[in-house]
Amino acid sequence: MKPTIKDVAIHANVSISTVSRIINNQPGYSEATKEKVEKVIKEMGFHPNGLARGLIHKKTHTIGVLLPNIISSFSSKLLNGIEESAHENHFSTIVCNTGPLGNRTLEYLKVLGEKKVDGIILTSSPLKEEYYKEIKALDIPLILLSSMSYRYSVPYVKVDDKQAAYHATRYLIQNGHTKIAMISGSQDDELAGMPRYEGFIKALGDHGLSVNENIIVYGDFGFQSGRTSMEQLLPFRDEFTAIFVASDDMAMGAISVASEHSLKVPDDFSVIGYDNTHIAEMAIPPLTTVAQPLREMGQVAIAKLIEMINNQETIASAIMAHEIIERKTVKKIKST
Amino acid sequence: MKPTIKDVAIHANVSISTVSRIINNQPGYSEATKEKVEKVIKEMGFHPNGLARGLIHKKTHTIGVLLPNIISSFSSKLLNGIEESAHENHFSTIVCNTGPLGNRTLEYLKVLGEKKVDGIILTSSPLKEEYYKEIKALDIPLILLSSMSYRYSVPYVKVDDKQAAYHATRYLIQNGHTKIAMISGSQDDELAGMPRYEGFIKALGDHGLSVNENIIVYGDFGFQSGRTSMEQLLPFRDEFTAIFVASDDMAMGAISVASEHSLKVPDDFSVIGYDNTHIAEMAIPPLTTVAQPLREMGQVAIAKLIEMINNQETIASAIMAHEIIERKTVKKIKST
DNA sequence: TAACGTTACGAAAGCGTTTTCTTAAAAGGT
DNA sequence: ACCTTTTAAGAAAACGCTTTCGTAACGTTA
Repeated sequence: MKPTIKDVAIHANVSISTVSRIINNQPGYSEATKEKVEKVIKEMGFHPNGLARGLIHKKTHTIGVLLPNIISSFSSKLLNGIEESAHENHFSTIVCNTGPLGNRTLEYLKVLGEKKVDGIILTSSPLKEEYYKEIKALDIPLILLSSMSYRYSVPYVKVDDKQAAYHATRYLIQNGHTKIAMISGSQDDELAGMPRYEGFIKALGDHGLSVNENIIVYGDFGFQSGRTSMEQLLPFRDEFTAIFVASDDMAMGAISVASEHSLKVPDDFSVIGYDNTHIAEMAIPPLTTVAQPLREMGQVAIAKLIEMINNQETIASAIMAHEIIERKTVKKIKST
Repeated sequence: MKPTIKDVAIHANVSISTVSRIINNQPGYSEATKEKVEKVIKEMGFHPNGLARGLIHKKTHTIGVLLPNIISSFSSKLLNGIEESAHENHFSTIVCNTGPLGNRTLEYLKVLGEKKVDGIILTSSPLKEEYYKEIKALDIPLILLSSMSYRYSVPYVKVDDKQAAYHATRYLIQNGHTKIAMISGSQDDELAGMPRYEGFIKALGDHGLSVNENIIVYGDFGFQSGRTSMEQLLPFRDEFTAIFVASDDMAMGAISVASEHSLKVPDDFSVIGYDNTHIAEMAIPPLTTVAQPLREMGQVAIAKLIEMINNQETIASAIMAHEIIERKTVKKIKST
C-alpha cells in the first residue's frame, strides 16, 4: 500500500498538518522539521493523493475534450494543440470520441461531470440543446472549438468559414479560373457546411460569375465522400477548371479518383482544399489549401478555458486568422 | 453549488446511507423510499461525486495513455482503438503526449500517479529504467503497446516486426524484385528500427540476394525523413527496383521526392510501406504496405490492462498478426 | 517582570462518498 | 402470545488530504 500523509507524519514524528504545510510550502515550521520531513517523504516515496486534494479544493486540474472523431488529421492537430497547452498549464486532458454524429456526447458529459473535470472543450460539433442543458446543470465552464452556437452564448474559437471560403474562391478566380466547381460539406451542417458554401457563392457573385448547380456537390468532409463527390463531378468535366473542396480529406479523395481517370491535378483542373492538415503537405502534388491554425486554436481554447475556470465569468470568443497556403494544385491560367 | 448526497438525504427525509444504497442499488430499503429518493435525485439533479467515490474505492476508472506524438496517423489510429475500447468498459482515457523522445514521460507519470489512474499504456517507446522504476513505485498496472522490453517482464502487445519486415521483403522478391533498397528507421531504435532492418536482411539472405549497403538509408519514421532518405537514395537510382520503407509516412515522403524528380511509382520503382495508416489509402497511387492492426491492438491492450487491474496478476503478452495489403505501388516484374 | 507578539506545531473538522455496525420494527414460527 | 429471524433504516467511521483554530514556548518591549 502506498504511504499516506499520515504514514509520513508518524515516521517523521510530527503531525499531519505539519507534513501538509511542508508539501504545499506554506509557512509554519522550522527549517529543521522541514528537512526531517522531506527526508522521510523521499524515503517512503510519498506522493499526495490527487483525489483527496481534489475533493477538498473542488478542482481536478483535468479538462474533458469532446471530439467527433480522433482519427482525422483535423482532430489530431487540434488535440495536439490542446493537450500540449493543457499540460503546460498543469492540466490533464481526457479525450472523448463522441462518434461522427456525436451520439455518445451525452454519455461522455455524464462521466465528465462525475469525474469533476474543471472545464470542457466541445470541438467541431453543434451545441445541441440537450448538451447545453446538461453542461449547464453540471455547471462546468465550456468552450466551443471549431464550432459555435447561435442560440446559446457560449464562447468559441474558430475561423470565419464564410470568409475563408470566400478567399479560397477568390484565389481561384485571381488565378484566372471562371468555371469553378465545389465539393461542399453537408448542406445541413450549419457550422462548416453552409458557411463555406455561402462564402463560395458570394465570391462567385462578387466577381460577376454565375452559379452552376451541376458542379456543386455535397460530401461529409471525409476521404470517401471526396471520392464519390468527384465521381459525381466527372460527367461535367468540361464545365469547370478548378474545384474548391471544403476539406483536405475530401480533396485527397477527389484527386485520387481523378488520377484513376488519368486526370492530372493541376494540369487538367486545379484544386484548393481546406484545413491544411498534414496530409496536405504529403499529397502529390502538395495541396494548395486554406489553413486553419489548428494547433494554435487548441492553445487559445485552453487559454480561454483556464481563464474561465479561474475567474468564474464568461469570456470573449476568438476568430482566428485563416491563410491561403500556396502549394502545387492550383494552376494560373489565362482568363478566357 | 451542486447538490450532494447529503442534500438529497435531507430533502428526502432519509439518511445518507439509504441514499447511497439506492444509487448503488444495494439491498436495504423499501420500494416506497426508493421511489421517493429517486424522485428527489431527479429533481435536484444530483450526480455522485467521482472523487469521493474514488477515494474510498481506490479506483478512478481512468487510464493514462502515453504517446510519443498525437498527430501521426499511427498514433491516432492506436489511440482510437484504445479510447473506444476503454469507453466501452467504462474507463476514461487521459492522453499524454510525451514528445518524440519521450522527454516528458516522467512528468506525466508523476501526474498520472497523483491522479491515481488505474492503469497505464505506454506506446511506441522503449521502457527506460527510470520509467519502469517510477511506475513500479506507483504500483500501477502497465502494458506496453507497439513496444516491448527485454529487460523487464512487462506484458506487451505488438506485431512481430522482424517477421513482418521479412514478409514485406519477401513479397517484393516474389514479385520479381532482386535489387531492393530500404529506408529504415533509426539504427539505435531497438523496437521498430532494428527488427525491421533485420527482417529485411534475413529475407534477402534467405533468398540468395546480397546486401547492398549503398541503398540502405536511415530515417526517423516521419514524412520529412522519408524525403531526405529518398534524396540519399537517388544517386543509386539504378541499383534498385523496389524499396521497403519502414513506415507509411516515410514512404509518402519518398514517393513525393521521387515525383519531384519525375520518377513514377510503381513504374520507375516499387514501394512497400509499413503500418497501413489511413494515408496509405489516400496516397496516389494507393500504397501497398504491411498492416499493423492498430485499432485492434489498442483494444487488446485495453482488455489486457483491465484484466490486470481486476485480478492483480500479470498477464501474457500478445503478438498481433500483420498482413500485406496489396495496393498499387508494387509492380510485378520479370526476374532478371 | 508583566503584557504582548511571534513562531512552531498539533487537534479536529470537513470535503462527498461507502460501508460496517447497530437498532427498531415487522414478519414468521410454534 | 412469545421468541426468533428478517427487513428497513440510521449513526458513525473511514478514505487521504487541507485548513481553521488553539496553544505552548519563546522572544520583545516598556
